[in-house]
Amino acid sequence: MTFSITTWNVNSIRMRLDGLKHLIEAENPDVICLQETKVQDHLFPKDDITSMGYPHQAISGMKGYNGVAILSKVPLIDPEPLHWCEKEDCRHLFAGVNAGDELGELEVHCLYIPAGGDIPDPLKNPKFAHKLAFLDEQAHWWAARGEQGPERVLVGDFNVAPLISDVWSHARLKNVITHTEIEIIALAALQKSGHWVDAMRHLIGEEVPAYTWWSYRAKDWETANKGRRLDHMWVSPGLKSLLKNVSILKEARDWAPPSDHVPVTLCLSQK
DNA sequence: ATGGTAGGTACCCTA
Repeated sequence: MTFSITTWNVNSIRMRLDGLKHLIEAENPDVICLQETKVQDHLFPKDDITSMGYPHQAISGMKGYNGVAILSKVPLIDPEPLHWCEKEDCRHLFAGVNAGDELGELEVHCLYIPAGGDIPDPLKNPKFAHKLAFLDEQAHWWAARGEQGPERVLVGDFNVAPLISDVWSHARLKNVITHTEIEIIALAALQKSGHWVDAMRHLIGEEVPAYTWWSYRAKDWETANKGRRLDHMWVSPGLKSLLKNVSILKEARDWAPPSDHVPVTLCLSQK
């Protein structure tokens, strides 16, 4: 018995309904976490997604920007949006889900961390300051929350590529937002605060290049392969021994029309 | 060093 969960930054759910169908055909996950849905809740395409086999939907959206959603084959328990840095910007949603008799109830968190703009200096760039404050606030929240409660999964577009193997060129990107030292340190503090295990790296290994995002601006994204691992799947320590497989659906980058992020699917199992 | 593309929105923002 396995439980599988996908994370995908769709860059507009309304532009990605065909892609969502392809994802479901390819991976058939139990739960799907979406970021950058870019739609208000009353316009969310819930009927289309119900007919794809995901009638249980928790959504937290706004007009034009951001937006997160959790889609599930099985009921979602007490879904709750969270807001950070005194903004109402729809970047975090969590819900309980029954992952089967063996795994029991899991708490699934879908997260979209701010991108942070272009200038890698929080004093000159308020978007980067917001990103760092967001990471810091999250870290304090998880630390205060402690270890009680069910096992947890934290997935989404974290907009940070912490390892050398997470970027196409460490030298070229070390001063580029997503791979600067200050945000890598802030992400590490967040990881430590919740005792999170990086499930992708646990399964893939630390050294193997692994990317989940390729810019729209590259002419031939696959040949240039200037990718970054911006999307992450973290689990609480009790789930570490159940990590079975991770799949980065690279082919999704060629679906028409593509998101610049590809879906990542994690499988958990007792055996 | 620069500009390249995509999406939503409303003539510009964010990524």
